[in-house]
Amino acid sequence: MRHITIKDIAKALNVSISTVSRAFNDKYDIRKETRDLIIETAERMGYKPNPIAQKLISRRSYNIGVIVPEFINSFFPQVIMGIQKVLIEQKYQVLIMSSNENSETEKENLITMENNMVDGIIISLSCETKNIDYLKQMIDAGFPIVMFNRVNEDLPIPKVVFSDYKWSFFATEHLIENGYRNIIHFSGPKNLSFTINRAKGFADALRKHHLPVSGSSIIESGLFVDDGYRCMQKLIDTGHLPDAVFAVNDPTAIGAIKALKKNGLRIPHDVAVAGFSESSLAELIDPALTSVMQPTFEMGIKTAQLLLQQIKGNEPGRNETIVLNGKLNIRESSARKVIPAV
Amino acid sequence: MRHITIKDIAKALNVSISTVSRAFNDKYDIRKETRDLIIETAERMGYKPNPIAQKLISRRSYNIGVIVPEFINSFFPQVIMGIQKVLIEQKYQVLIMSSNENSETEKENLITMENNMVDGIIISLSCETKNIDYLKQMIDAGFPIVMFNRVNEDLPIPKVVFSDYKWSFFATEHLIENGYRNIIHFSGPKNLSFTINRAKGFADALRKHHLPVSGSSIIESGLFVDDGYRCMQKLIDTGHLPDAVFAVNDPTAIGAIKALKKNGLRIPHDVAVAGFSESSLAELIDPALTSVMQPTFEMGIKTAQLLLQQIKGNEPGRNETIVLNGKLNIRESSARKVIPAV
DNA sequence: TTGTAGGCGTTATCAC
DNA sequence: GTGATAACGCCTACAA
Repeated sequence: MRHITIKDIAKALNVSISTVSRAFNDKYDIRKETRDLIIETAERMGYKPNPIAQKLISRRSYNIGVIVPEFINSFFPQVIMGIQKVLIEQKYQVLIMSSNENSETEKENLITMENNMVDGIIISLSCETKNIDYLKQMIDAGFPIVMFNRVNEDLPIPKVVFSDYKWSFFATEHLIENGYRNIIHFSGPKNLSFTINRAKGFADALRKHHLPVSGSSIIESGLFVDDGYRCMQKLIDTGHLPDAVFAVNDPTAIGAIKALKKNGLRIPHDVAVAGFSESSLAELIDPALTSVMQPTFEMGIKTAQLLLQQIKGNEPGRNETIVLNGKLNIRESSARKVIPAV
Repeated sequence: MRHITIKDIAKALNVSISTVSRAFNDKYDIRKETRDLIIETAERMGYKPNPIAQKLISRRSYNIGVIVPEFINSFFPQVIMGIQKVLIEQKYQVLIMSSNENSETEKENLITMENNMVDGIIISLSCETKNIDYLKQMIDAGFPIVMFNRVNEDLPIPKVVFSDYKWSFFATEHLIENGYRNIIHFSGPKNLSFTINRAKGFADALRKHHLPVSGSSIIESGLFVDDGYRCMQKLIDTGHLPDAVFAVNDPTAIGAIKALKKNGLRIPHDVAVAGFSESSLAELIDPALTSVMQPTFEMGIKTAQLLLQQIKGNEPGRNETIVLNGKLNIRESSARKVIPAV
């Protein structure tokens, strides 16, 4: 006999299996002595409840699906750790999948999760999510879903996001205050809400300081190192060198830095750079990158809590959005501009 | 009625549930027409088999546990992607946990996995694993476990490792061939096999080229950025500057680079640096880091396959070790030494 | 307070 | 070829 069951305990103690079962679910009447006896012998016999049987009878899988666009950079792994902390404590099992920034894979992930009968899903959209019909369908069917970070504001579900506008504004203002005037924003794909918010924060900061916001102030680059590299290189090639770049995220900022260095330009002397999202890279690259830090772990915690609330039925406004605050880590890449003596 | 079951289909078609069940498990006799009819209506009704019921009756959880020391750096996430590729295809669910390089947490992870009745475990040891009694116990009990990368060779289970000795040898030889003579190895914690193998490869390469291997040639630093930084700083402070450092992994190498830069030393001009493990950082930092690349994704695939073999009972030598090959990515940090003109 | 019996959704072993 | 029926391990009315 591989695993021992309540049946074994019942036999060993000459009681019925229901009595044994009751001993573990203390919502039932049971004599204290028998209960203690059962618990004790169960422990001695090395009994562990079979979660699968429990799941079957509770008609809940106690599985939660988590879909992230990637987990190679440190951001999503950190959020996942927060998510797991909450869910594992509550006896949930977490099924983590990566969409690899691919809309098709994302849909496949959703289907895999349905097949595994997850009780709910946490998702951060892939950057190419244009077609979100499948997700919409699930939402309409009332399936518990929470989004975080890579969010689409049109979907009527709870969201956990970062105060993108605010910190984009502050980061831009920081560049301005450090003497930079001709600042360009490398922006992300338009279908993600944070792209819009960060761009808006950027533009508003310029306006506040009476700096011109032209069509060329914001360049839709993308989210990856290559994107930042490519766009920076193009600016260099076309002679439209700004004196600072504020990038939608760290990989893009790092790409920009690579291009600048490659072309013999100094950072921040020739061009300052600031990023967003505080990857573990920020401190390691040279020069160290100024970046907005998001509370990743906390984001995971909040997201998981929101999902549990929804699953447990206390739907607190199916459209609640939690906005998390962060801070700006100022480093060398945005050091005060040295105005050349005339 | 939330999810529809074979019972529903049976009722709808006026057949017995066993017939419906048979239609899906084609190892049984069933008339082709009835089968087709059942499959078709099942599809129309949106039937999906309940994996939990299947698990219960098959007495298998179809859960596999994966324990890694961390997933903040890109190495483990990439391996995990390989693992998932194999397992998800085979209908397994993957339970990923991080030990956070902590021996206690590692044990807790193992217990959580047992409670979730995983069919097998894939583990890469935390760096502080001194006490591996619990793991040993499980192995002795015949529980299917496979280790990868962070391996302890004393444990009689299948392992998937990298050709550490060989590539450590080659990387060291590369430094020698590029003109470096006074080379120091930053080594990892002794309880991990790769630490030993990489150190041995390093020492043997020196010997082959008739370079002295002294007690101070190998410094037990650790595995993290801070470790590399600290050890490099100490060498600088004590005036024992080598002309090259070969680090046990990339984070340590990057730590060394940080320390060198901080002290105004040039890389590779003053001190060359090479790493191991090819993190995504290698190309991004400045100067780009020479590093041994391991086939992470493939490592995941092989590991998962080995575990499945073991689970399915074809135990091919409980102690098989698969050794994967890699390559050396040569970058600026180890560029040929410029011998100063006399 | 405890035991009996039925059911969660499958699969598998019998008969028919 | 098909249909009862008994499991799998657990929970929970209901009866005792």
